[in-house]
Amino acid sequence: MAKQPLAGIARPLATVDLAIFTVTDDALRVLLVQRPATADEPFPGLWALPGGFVDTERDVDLEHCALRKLKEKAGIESPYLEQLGSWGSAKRDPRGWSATHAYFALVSRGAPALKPGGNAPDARWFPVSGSSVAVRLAFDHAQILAAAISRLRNKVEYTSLPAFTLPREFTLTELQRTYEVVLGRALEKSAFRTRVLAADLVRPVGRIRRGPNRPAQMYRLRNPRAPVFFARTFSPR
Amino acid sequence: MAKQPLAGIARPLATVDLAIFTVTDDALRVLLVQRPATADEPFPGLWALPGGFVDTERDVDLEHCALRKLKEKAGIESPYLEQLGSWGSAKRDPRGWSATHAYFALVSRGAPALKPGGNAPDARWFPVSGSSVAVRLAFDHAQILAAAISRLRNKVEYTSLPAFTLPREFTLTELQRTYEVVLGRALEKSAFRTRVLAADLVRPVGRIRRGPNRPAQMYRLRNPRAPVFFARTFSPR
DNA sequence: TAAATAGTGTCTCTAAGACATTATTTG
DNA sequence: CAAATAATGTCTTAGAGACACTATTTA
Repeated sequence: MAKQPLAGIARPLATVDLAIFTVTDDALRVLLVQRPATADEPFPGLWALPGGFVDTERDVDLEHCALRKLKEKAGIESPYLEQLGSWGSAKRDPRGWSATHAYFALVSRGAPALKPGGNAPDARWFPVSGSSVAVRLAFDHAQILAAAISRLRNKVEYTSLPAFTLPREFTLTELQRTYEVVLGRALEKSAFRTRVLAADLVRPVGRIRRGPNRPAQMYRLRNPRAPVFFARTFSPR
Repeated sequence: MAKQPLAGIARPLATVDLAIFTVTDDALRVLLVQRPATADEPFPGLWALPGGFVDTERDVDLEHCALRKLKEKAGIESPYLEQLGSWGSAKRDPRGWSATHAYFALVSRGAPALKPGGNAPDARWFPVSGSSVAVRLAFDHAQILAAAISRLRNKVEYTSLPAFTLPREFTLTELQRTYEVVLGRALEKSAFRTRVLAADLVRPVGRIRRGPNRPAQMYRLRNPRAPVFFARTFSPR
């Protein structure tokens, strides 16, 4: 390159953070990691969204960086991943002007247990209540988490997102229960089934789930990659 | 602070870019600026989304930066503004690893004419066709613009976003026309009016628009700040 | 009066909501 | 048989689509 026209440009710190959700035991949960307790780190000991600095040597792009952190911090390989947005300001990190690129992931509860090894010595699933969790979060992560929860609740009204928190095979009752947990309200069974089947969201698999009652048909997602969009929300609120 | 734990962290360049839309003359248009033709700048002479580097001295946060650029480059004061997302990679800027925070704005066609002065010697409204414009764009701006158009078209199906491109007072026919331009398809008049009035989106103002035909009632947005969300999309596609 | 656009009414159809009913298993 | 959950059916209602019709101005 000719000269160095960017010498005077101050560059903010750049990070990627992840809001990783799942549904277990009738609760929406988010994965948090505990920050190191050493005093030279900001917010020592506080819980935070998993994430970290963009590595300009290893990461070809932001999504790549998000996938890398998902794997490193949570041992998760192929989730539903979408970008949530970015937050940047002079004040959010005591080390200086910083901007974080936030991602939003949904993982199956049957997914690999957390590897407590590696960079995340302590990672835990926290139940979501309202638009936050019960612990105080580092940085502006409470705000980012609130935005992630809001995005999730909104999209659940008209997409198949909750299906991504289920194992590969599931019953319609389980799917409905997952929707209800995320939405925080009951849905009408018959309307739910009609909608799901009409949208061609799932396809029945030969197997049957047995129990002390009438057995249930098991289903798989017709397209395990892309979400389905409905033309209406669940209830006209 | 104790020491300098971030000395080894390479920081990407940070920019903010804007996709500013309006509707004029029955066309959806986006504001583009021409890059300087000097050879030491990347993509000399090409058209690009207005934007530029985050100024860590002046910008307290990203939204502030976006509003500043909106004012500097387009002379626009109070538009509808939402974040679109961020794009970052090693390759998008020849000057090195860079990340841009993209915003999405809707402005009134009656809004202040473009100030060709200042930082944007040449700024022009380009009609959108399909998911792009007729000229080649700098950086990865074609991709960002496509995402912005897609977001707009999607949201128009179930929100009041098009209303933000109208002057303060407008008729229902004008509002419908704006929807049709953005969506690229005709809407049914009676259903459109029922929906808009049922959603309490607008409130009639005393005035009447006259012409060589039956005069039309004029309306204003009930809340000129926040968009309204409908429970259904316009047509079940 | 015709032309032009504003605004309303009617009829049908789709899908959601409420709720009852039937179906199929185990113990 | 009862208990339990799966799955379907019926009736009502809200709102979109299609399309015809009425209303109010100017020229």
